[in-house]
Parts: sequence; C-alpha cells; structure tokens
Amino acid sequence: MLPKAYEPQEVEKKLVDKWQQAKLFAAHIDKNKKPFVIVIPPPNITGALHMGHASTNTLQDVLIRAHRMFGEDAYWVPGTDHGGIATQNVIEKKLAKEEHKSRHDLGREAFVQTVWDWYNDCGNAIFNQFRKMGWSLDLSDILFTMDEKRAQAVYECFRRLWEKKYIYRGKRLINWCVRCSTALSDIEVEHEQHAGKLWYLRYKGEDGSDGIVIATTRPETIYADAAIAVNPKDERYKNMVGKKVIIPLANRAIPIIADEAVELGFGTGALKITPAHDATDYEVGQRHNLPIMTVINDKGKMINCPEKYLGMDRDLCRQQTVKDLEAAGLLVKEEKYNNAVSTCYRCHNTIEPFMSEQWFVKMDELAKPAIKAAESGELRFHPESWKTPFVNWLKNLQDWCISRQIWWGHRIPVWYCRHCSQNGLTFATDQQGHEQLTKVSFEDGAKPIVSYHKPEKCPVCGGHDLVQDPDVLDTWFSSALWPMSVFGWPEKTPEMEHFYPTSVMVTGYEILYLWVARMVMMGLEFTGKLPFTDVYLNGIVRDRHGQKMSKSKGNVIDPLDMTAKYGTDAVRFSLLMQAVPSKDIPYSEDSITGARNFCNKIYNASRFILMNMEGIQGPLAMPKDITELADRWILDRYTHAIKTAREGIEKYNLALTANTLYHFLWGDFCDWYVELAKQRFQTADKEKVMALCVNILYGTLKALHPLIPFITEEIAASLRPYVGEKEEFLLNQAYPQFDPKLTDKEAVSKMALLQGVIGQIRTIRSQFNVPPALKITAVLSAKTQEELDVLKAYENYITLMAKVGDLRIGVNMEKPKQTATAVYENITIYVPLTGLIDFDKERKRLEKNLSLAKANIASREARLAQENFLKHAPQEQVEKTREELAAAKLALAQVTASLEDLA
RNA sequence: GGGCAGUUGGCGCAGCGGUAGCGCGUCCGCCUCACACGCGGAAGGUCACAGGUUCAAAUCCUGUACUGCCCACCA
Repeated sequence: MLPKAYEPQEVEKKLVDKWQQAKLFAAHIDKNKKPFVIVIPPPNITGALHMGHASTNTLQDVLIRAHRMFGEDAYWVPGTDHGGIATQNVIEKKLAKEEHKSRHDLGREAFVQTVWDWYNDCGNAIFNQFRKMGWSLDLSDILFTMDEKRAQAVYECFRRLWEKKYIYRGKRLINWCVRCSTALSDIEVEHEQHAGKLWYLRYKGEDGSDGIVIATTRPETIYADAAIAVNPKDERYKNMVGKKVIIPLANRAIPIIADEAVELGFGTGALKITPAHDATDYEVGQRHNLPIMTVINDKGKMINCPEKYLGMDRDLCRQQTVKDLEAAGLLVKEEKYNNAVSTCYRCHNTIEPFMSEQWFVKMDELAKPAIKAAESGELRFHPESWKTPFVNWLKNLQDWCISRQIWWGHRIPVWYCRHCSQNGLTFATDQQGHEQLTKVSFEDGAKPIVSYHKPEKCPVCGGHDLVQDPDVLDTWFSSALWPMSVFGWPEKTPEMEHFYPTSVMVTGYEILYLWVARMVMMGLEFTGKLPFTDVYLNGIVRDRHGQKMSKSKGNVIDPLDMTAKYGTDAVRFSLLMQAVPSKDIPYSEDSITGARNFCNKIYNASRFILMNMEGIQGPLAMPKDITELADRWILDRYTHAIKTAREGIEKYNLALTANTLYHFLWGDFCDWYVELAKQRFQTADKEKVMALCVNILYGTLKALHPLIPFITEEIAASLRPYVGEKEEFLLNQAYPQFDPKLTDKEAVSKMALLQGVIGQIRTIRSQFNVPPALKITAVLSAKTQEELDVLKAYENYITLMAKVGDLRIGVNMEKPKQTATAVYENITIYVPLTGLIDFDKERKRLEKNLSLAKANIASREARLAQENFLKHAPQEQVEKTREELAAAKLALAQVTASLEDLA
C-alpha cells in the first residue's frame, strides 16, 4: 500500500535525474514547429538562489513547459551573469574576511583569477539549485556573460557603436561611488530620503558689506564654490547681481549671478554654485562659464581646500566646517531637513558627483526605434501599464556612462600606444611592483586603438609598447546583448536563425530600464528586430506584511529550505497561485501549506482511483456514449477548466490557471464526481466510471504539469497503462484541449439543482446535530414537472450525498410534523426530525430566511416596477429577475407556513 | 514636483457593468473503509469616501483621502 501522504523528496530527486539524462530540455532545432523561446535573466554569480529567482524562473518554466505541450519548439536558454560590481564586492568582502586582504594586495591579475575560481565553484551551486527547482533548463550547456562567445559579442557591439560614433569619451560630472571607487550610470543611482540638515551661511561682500545668506546641505563643498546664484526675478537680490562675495573660511571672492534654475521660495533664494560637486550647479556653471574646481577626490577626501581640511574625509570635513563657520559667526542658522540623497545601488553609500573622463554611449538615436516599437504596440507589456513609463524613460534618456573603474568585467577593448599617447596616460606602480595604467585622458592626448586582442603594433608609429584601457564595461552592457549573444551573434548561427527573436522576456519591473530597455535598443540596432515581442513583468516576493525580504529584517524565506520541507511542487504552486502580472506577492510559509495540501489531495485522489483499478485491464478509452448526468456534468466542468487554464497561460495570468485547476480538481472532481462515482463501483457501470475518472485525472495532470511537474509526472507514470499512453514524459505529450462537444449546459443546471438541494439537507443535518452516520428522511416538494423529473431521476445522488434513508419526492407534498424546512429555488425541502428538532433553533433559522426572502422580493419587485428596466434591459435579464422573484415568493410562503406551525 | 498602481469579510487576494467569491483563520459536528495535509456545515462584507454616467456600478467617468511603487537637478 502506498503511503497516505505524498512524500516528494525521493520522487523529485529521481525525476530530475531522469529528465536531465534524457536531455529533455536540450535545444533541438525543429523547423516544422513554431519556436517559443525564453532567455533566462541570468542570475548573478554572487551566491544563493532567493525567493525572487524561485518566482521568476518558475513562471518561465511554466510558460516553456506549457508551450512545449502546445506543440511549439520551446527552448529555455540557461545562463549566468558575471555581475560586475556586485560580484567584485562579494569577493572583496570574502577576501577581507578570510584573508584580511584587499584586492590591491592581490593585484589585478590575481584578483580576477580569484573571481574566476569563485565562478567555477559558485556556478555549480547555482546549477544545483536550478535542478532542485525542476526548471526545464538543459544544465549541460550553461552560458555565461563572460565566456569567450559572449565576450566576442561584447567586442563586436563596442566596435560597431564606436564606428558609428555612438560610443565616445567625454569629461563630465558623473556619479561616483566612493566605496566601490567607480563611476555609475544614472540608473544605478538610487534616491533615498535622509534626515539631514540645512545650513544657512553668510558670504560677506567683497566691499565689506553683509553680503548674502545662502542655504546648503553640503557646507564642505563651499571651497569649490564658483558663484552665488539668484533668480533673475528675485527683487531682493536684483541690485546685488554682478557684485562679489567672499567664500567663508576660504576667503576667495566669487560673483553673484542670476539664473532661472534658482527657486524663489526655497531657503533664502540664494544658491551657492559648486560645478564640480552638483549636477545642477554643473549646468549653471556651463551656462555662465564658471570655473570648475574639485575639492573632493575619488576616495572621498578633501583636496584643493584650506590646509586645515586637506586629506580630511568629506563627512568629517562637513562637521568641522560647520563648527568653524559657527565660530566665525558666519553660520546664520541650522534647520532640520529631509533631502534626497543619491546612493549606490550596490553598496548604498552616498554618491559623489565627480568630474571625470569616461566612456559614454550616445542614446538618442538608439532610443528612437525602441520608442516606436513600444508606442506602436509591436512590443507588448504585461501588464500594459508599464508601456507609458517605458516610453517616457526612453524619451528622457541621458547618455549612458559605460566605463567602470573596477577589475571584474569585460575590459574596454581599447589600446593605447605608449609613445603616441604618452601625454594622456598616467601610470602607477601597484603593490606587486607592476606598472599599471591608471588613468587615460583623451583631453591630454590619448589616442584610442579599438581592438579585441592586443594589436601587433601601433598603426601610427609602429611601436610595440601598447597598453589596454584600465576600465571595464558596465555589466549591463553585456546583459543588453544577452538575447542575441546566447545564440552566437554576431555570427549567423542556425540558433540565431531559428530562435531569434525570442518570444517573451520575464523579469522584475525593477530592472525594466536597467536591462529590458537596453536589450530592446541593442536588438533593434544590431538585428533590426526586437529581441522579444512580449515583456512579462513579474512582481516582487515580499513577506506576509508586504515588506521586502532582507537579511537585516530577518524575514527571508529560503526557497530551498521550503522545497526540502514541503516539496518543490508546493513551493512552485504557492507562487503561481498568486502570479498576477506585476503584482507583488506577499509570501509566508502559510502560503506553501495550502499548495502542499493540494499536492497531497492530487496524490490521494490518484491513489484512490488506482486502488479501484485493480482487476481492470487498461487501456480505457474515454467513453463515447455518455448519458449519466454526473458524467455529462464533470466533462463539461473539465473541458471548461482546461479552456480557462490554457487562456491563463496564453494571457500570462498563471494565477488564473493555477486557481482554475485547483478548484476543478478539488471542488468538482474530488468532492462531487468521485464521491458520486463511489456508488457505481459496485455496478456494471464501474468500467465506464473508471474510464472517466482515469482519463479526466490524466488530462488534469497534463494541464497541471507545467505548474507542478514532479507530482504530475510521478502519478502519470502509474496511470499511463490505463489511458494507453506510450510516451514516457508528460512534457512530450499534448496539452489537453477545450472540446466544445463536451460542454453541456443542461447537465450543469440539473446538477446545480441537485447540489443545491443536497446542500440544504446537509445544512439542516449539521444545524440540528444529526449524527453523521444516521440516515434521515427527507421530503422534497417540487413545483414543476421538470424539477420533479430531475429529482426523481437522480434521487440516488441525494440519498448518497446527503445521507438520506427515506427520500420522498412529489409535487406539492404535504408538510410533515416536527420538521425542519428549507427552500432551494422552487424546491421545498422538509426534514422531519422527531426528537431531534430544537424549536428555538428552527424558529431562528426560519426567521433569518424569512427576512432574506422579503429582501429579495422587495428588490426584485422594485426593479420589475421600473418601466425603463423592462424597456432597456435584455429580455434574458428581465426573465431572470422574474424567476428570482417567484422563487423568493415561494420561499416566503413556505417559511411563513413553517413558522406558523411552530407557533 | 510628475507618473503608475492599490484601497473588497480578522489576514492575504480574485472578480472589473446584472447586484459579492477564493485561500488562511474563527466557530460547530465528524478518524464516513483516498486524503485529519481530510470531510460536512456555519458565522463574517452597505466592495475607502463623495459626486456622475446607466434601466442596472465593487465593476465605467470625475474628484477626495489614505497606502505603496517608479521617475525627477529644488540647494
């Protein structure tokens, strides 16, 4: 005998091996089939799988498996991402913790090797997690954003954009992370509200006057001030524009200028302009041709300032400056102020706007086709509400800063001749005694040679002393090419030919701009085609209260712990039941138990059916001559469930698919069909019932297979002989189809009547504490011949499901003594309960029903009294209302009669 | 400051023109020979608020109030 409860662990282990060994998920170009392709958002090689991965990859897996079963050439491309800054940070932390070393202690080459070693270990860990989750990825061929093929694609992209002059070198104010010591692009900067202060400082006039008071949140930058700006419309300062004031502590004179950028209402209306340390100020500076003076260096230390503060950390300098200003009597006041602080999206340290020469990609031309694709609807978003933000973002794009001053990543494929570029190259000796190129300046004469490999010699002077640009590319630069590079682009490979463009990109909305937008732009630029036609934005998995999961909050749920405890299918299904596009998923262990219970229900229903298969020879075809009401009904429910399940997948509403199949299998199939079938096990009908049971169950398992692959595969294997299926894997079988011939409105309405009557009897039983085993008497009084026929024809349904021993059915039946009364539509139900009836209870029950009936009558009558309703509403609706009124009136009459009897 | 979501029984959500559903929780009764990870039953909601459109609104429109998210150079 099989165990009572489903035990997933062994089953999962066994099936994962089987699937992988059978190479079930490998790419196989089949030109006769329509390709359905998803490239995985490659997880960073930074560590463990989290709930977010579990969610997004499960969604992709469901889509891939389902489309495969729909008969398409489905292929899910596996891979991982080198994850630039994030990975470098992880390794640096590890080095510091385990060996008390910094990357500089190792040197560039050794450090990069360390990361590669890490990749080789961690990569395997990631694949093992992929296996455990049952994701249909071919794990024998995992791609990596830094492997040779992908590196070639990155180079080719760089070269082509360079030749088109889209890639250029420029000196400007960029976002600098002092902690990560690198430049960042605009979207890698996050804005956080910090409780800070606003200081009011006095800049005295050069002529000895009181000068002007400004408000600032960054007093440490006063040493870099180039001007004071006021709004040209500001009457208060009109006569001061053009005069000079003295920077406190620095004692340097700067002019007062007028610029529209200054808000009249904020602070004092006067703004200090510090072009080197603030983006707005930089623009103002450009407009007024102000000098740029940098006082904070790339390490966050003070430079070019009064000697006292030289080398001081920027934060400390702020405190000291405020103290000194106060002592000098130049601090007018200090206010509490919440301001938006820019922080690094990787380490959350405060970003320093920093003047620097960097590599950029010119975006305006690249954005145009992407905007068009989104606006025209060629690129579809699920949900659609992301289309507008997407387009708006593209329309307001700044050029993309792609150079990073870190070591881990694709090295910029640009070389310099030490002879020809000597004035633009700065070298330093590192801790290993190697001379390293640390800084490149085109302004000072560096001449780029774009090449993947080190060029043989300088094309200008023929010199052999060539050095590579020290920077690496933004990790998103290689990610942007992912949907092409995975197929071998720029080569014209058969994979590129067949699988590109891909079908759908499934990812979180938090990387819509960082990643999705860039893939779209690059895809259009290099192939003329969108890299995918659909974008499915999935929500973020949060804790039960909607809080983001984080280690510091201690609310993290580890998907692998959960799969070990409840089974992978349960974890998958729990996520899918809540998978509405773009909607965040509140998640807790409780979410999983419900899904686990469902898996157990499937298991037990199957176990029961298999038990009753003993002695029956398969295969059993789906019977053709269906006459029994329950059979007609369940086939209608089944085919509708299949229809909705399929629609859910096609419309990216997997919650709909999951919930539909859940309720069909549990509510319709188990609670009603199988229960009713039990009484036919002893009859000549048995084989037909079993044929229906096994075929419907098998079909439902197929429909569920993309969602919960393990348990369905396991059970299907046992059922296969009974349905005559030869194919070993569900994935290679066809997804069930909606069959209009199985729909049966009449059966559904008859069944609803019986279910309603049974429900009323069950309620009475329960309310009067009738012992469950006790068979009771029930009298059903119908109003029409039609109803009578249904009740009579299926009285065995009622006796079984409501445990009725003596069932009397007729038209206008007499009300028995000491009876409980209920009304369902036009049927009056009497349950005589001599000795069991509690008159008080029954009176209360009836009174409740009485007021309900009255309310129903009132509302229907009111509606029917409106001439406009009769005139405008569809006839069907009017008819329905009339029927409802009649039923309510009947209920009122019956309940009133019963109440009178009680009195 | 701009934009986008959300506001439905104790909790988490679905429904998105015909008058409320699900899961969990609660309460009552059951170890009914597939399943107590179960079975049967019950209680519990004027669908945030105010207007409007319509014969009819949780469902469409407008506004308000909260909540969350995204974007933005107010020092």
